[in-house]
Amino acid sequence: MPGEPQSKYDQKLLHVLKTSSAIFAEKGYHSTSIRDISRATRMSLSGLYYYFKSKEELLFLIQYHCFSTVMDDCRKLIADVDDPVRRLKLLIENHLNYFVNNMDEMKVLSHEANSISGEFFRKVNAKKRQYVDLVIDLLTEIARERRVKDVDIRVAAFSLFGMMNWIYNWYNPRKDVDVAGLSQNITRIFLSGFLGDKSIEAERLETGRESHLDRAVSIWQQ
Amino acid sequence: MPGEPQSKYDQKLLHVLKTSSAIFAEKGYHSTSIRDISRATRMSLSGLYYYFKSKEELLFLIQYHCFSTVMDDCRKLIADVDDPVRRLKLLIENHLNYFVNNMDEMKVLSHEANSISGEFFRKVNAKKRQYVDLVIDLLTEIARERRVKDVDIRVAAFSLFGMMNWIYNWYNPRKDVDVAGLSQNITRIFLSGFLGDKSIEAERLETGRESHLDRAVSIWQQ
DNA sequence: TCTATCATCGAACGCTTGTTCGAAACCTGT
DNA sequence: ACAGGTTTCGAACAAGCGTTCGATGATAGA
Repeated sequence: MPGEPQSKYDQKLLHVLKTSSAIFAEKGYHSTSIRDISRATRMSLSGLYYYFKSKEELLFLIQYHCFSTVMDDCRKLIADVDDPVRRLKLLIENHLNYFVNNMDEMKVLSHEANSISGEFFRKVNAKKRQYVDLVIDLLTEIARERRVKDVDIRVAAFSLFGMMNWIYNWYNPRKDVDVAGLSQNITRIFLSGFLGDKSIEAERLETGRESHLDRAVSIWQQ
Repeated sequence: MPGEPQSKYDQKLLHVLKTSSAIFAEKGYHSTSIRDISRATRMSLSGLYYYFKSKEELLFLIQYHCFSTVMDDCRKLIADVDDPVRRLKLLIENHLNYFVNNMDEMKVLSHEANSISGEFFRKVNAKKRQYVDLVIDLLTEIARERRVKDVDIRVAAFSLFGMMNWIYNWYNPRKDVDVAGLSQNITRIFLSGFLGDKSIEAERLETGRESHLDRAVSIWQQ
């Protein structure tokens, strides 16, 4: 969907999307008013509605466009790679690279996932499911190939997404390691964690005393 | 702070907090009106304001109370354990156990972190920083003890938080593995990932070609 | 230059929101 | 049965919200 030189209309729409993303990322979708966006884009309230039919559609446009780009880039990147481990590494690299370079949009994608509903929600979720399934398939293949045992694939997949998508909560490009380092660290932690170090496996069960598990039932449980 | 039999007032306050948490978790803080809470608790609008001074204070009370409990439980659990690896395992176990048993509150804690401001924000963040520092200290100690190299401690720490805190986005107690299994999986992935499997380390650098890193710069970057 | 389409705007509407206030109702110890 | 504090409530307010509408300006092909 993305690409091509773009008309005047497309350019301005993208400008609106980018500006809105920045405000959504900072204040959150629901705390951002169309008037905030109007002020930032220097357009009138009604002028904005020429580019989207509702505030929710604006959020959808941001999310859908953002997600499409990540997935298209990813597909291109792994197209002619066979080794599933390498495919996964490239996926992680691409995801984090895009995340860091488009922090606002990705934050909006990650954090406002439940702020859309109806048909909008369905469309974004369809894309999301494709992406999740891609990772699950990769992990399944890797697990078979390398004889990984005792790991729930679904837990592993979402652990990886957790590691990657959480970064908008803490990552500071000026203080922290750069994108390459970030990819390297996360890939190393997840991948050698998933494949498993046998020396760790040995001591894993020592801690499994069930007694702790019921300790932390809190005041909330009345 | 938690504990003790509690007065009538305290009980009702907790009931208000718990009910509000459930609605916040489902619809989000900003999309929830005091009228929603009024309906769910069967109290009047003004009746609610006897228990909190503002909507934001209500959110603060939920977050602060929730966080205090997690940390207190954690402290008790690791109080008389020396081995830093075991301390970390217990921390993970406690965190996930509490998360799964109090999904609503923990979702509100994780997802609405930026919905409070001012003094409220400062107070919650002070607690948060204590908790983060605890994990960072543990990881530092483990890294020294086991001679872990080439891992950024900050990245590792927040990767772990990402894995743990992301679960509200996908975990379904009825479909997925139970809490014990969840802890086991996440502990295994993170810990053996952090400690590192040397056989993985060998092939790590193969993928590091920089050429990919600039590929995914998207349309957003105009 | 005329015209049709594209792009923008000011002003307003109807609705929901968080919060307040003074008065009632309830409870408890005397 | 009374008094005092605790708890609850109905009704209202002001402010902000997303959205619409008809009209205006800009642009470009005939």
